[in-house]
Amino acid sequence: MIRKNANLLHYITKHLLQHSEGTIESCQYAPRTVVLGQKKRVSSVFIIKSGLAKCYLTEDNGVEFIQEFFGEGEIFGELEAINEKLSFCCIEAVNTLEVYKIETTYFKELLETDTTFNSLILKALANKLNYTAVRHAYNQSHTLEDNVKRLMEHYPNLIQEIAKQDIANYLGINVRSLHRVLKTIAQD
Amino acid sequence: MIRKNANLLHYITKHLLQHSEGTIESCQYAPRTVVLGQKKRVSSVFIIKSGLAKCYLTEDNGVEFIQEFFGEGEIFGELEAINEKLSFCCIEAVNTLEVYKIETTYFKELLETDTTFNSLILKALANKLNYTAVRHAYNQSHTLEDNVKRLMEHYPNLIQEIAKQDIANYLGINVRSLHRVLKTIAQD
DNA sequence: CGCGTAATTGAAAAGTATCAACACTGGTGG
DNA sequence: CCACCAGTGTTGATACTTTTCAATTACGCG
Repeated sequence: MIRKNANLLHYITKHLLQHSEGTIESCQYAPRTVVLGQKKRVSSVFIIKSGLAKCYLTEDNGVEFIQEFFGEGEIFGELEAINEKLSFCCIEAVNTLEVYKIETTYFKELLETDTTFNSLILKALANKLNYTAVRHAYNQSHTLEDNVKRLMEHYPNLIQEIAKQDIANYLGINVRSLHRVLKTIAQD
Repeated sequence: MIRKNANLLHYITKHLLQHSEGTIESCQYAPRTVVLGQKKRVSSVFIIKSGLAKCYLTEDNGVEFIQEFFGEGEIFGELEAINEKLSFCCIEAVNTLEVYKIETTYFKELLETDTTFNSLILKALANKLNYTAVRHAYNQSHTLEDNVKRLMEHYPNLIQEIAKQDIANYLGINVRSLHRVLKTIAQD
């Protein structure tokens, strides 16, 4: 549920920052700030230094579907840079968010010249794909109760950190349903 | 629903095949053959030359969740090669399937030495991620009827090609429910 | 304190799954 | 040629799950 990428963060801080004179900028966002909007042109790739962000899509019927929560080292804006498309999801700071901001052009240059970086990005993409595939398969094949239980086991203090509405949007269910299940789980 | 990748297929046939002496093998599979099993060690990466394959995960409770249908130019086994993990999904031929088979070691070598190939794979991964994110968001936020309608519009002759059970597994629903919806759609 | 947002809960309505029965199809073997 | 079988498709009835709607309550903050 909360994705991280220690290797990538490590590489940025230990290697790239020293050799990139001003091309990698450090930014901070207040909670609830929209860092990246949906269907916008993306001019930078971001890597999270600290904090938590939610990545979500708003559907035409207004429903908000949370793709993932991003933690330290997680990257976003990279898909748009690679495919040269408009952003398809929205990134919003959950709490105070610190990021490294890399110009899209420089990001693509790095991909071509820095083999270590290239490999890290390849692995990050492969890993995201693997993860989302498994998550959605699990979600669709199991009962709501199983899904919620699993989440609680992995992230015991999730309820304190993330709003119920967001958890529901992540699971693709109604808040009312989430409450009912939480209650039945608590009774056991 | 049926993913394709013309650029990748083109590059394989026009460029790679000429310079790879025997390292890229051509294979054929009969319908229903399992090309890649779940939780297996993967020693090759595959790219579809012709035919249709289904990519699915079997959950612990026996439910089968179809991730995607792969058509011409689509690649599989690449995630496992990049991340050096066991396969997390199963690939099965739907009809007669012809593929190019690339040794994992050669695939990784290509990634490092052939920048065009590297870029094609990066784009393929980015594209898959984008696609699956949008698909699952749509699926979870819309009614069953909307989902089925959308599928029928995109692939009018889907029902002739793919078994009802598979379509249901793809949508993450029951076959009975699929039938009910198909009937109500037909009445309009 | 008062406001706005989030959390909680009940009751009714809508949507889905489960179970079970039956039709249709393309082999297979006597 | 026909009976049989396995697999797939189709449908009704019922039970179960989830959403919708609506009403309160709790909480953080200026």
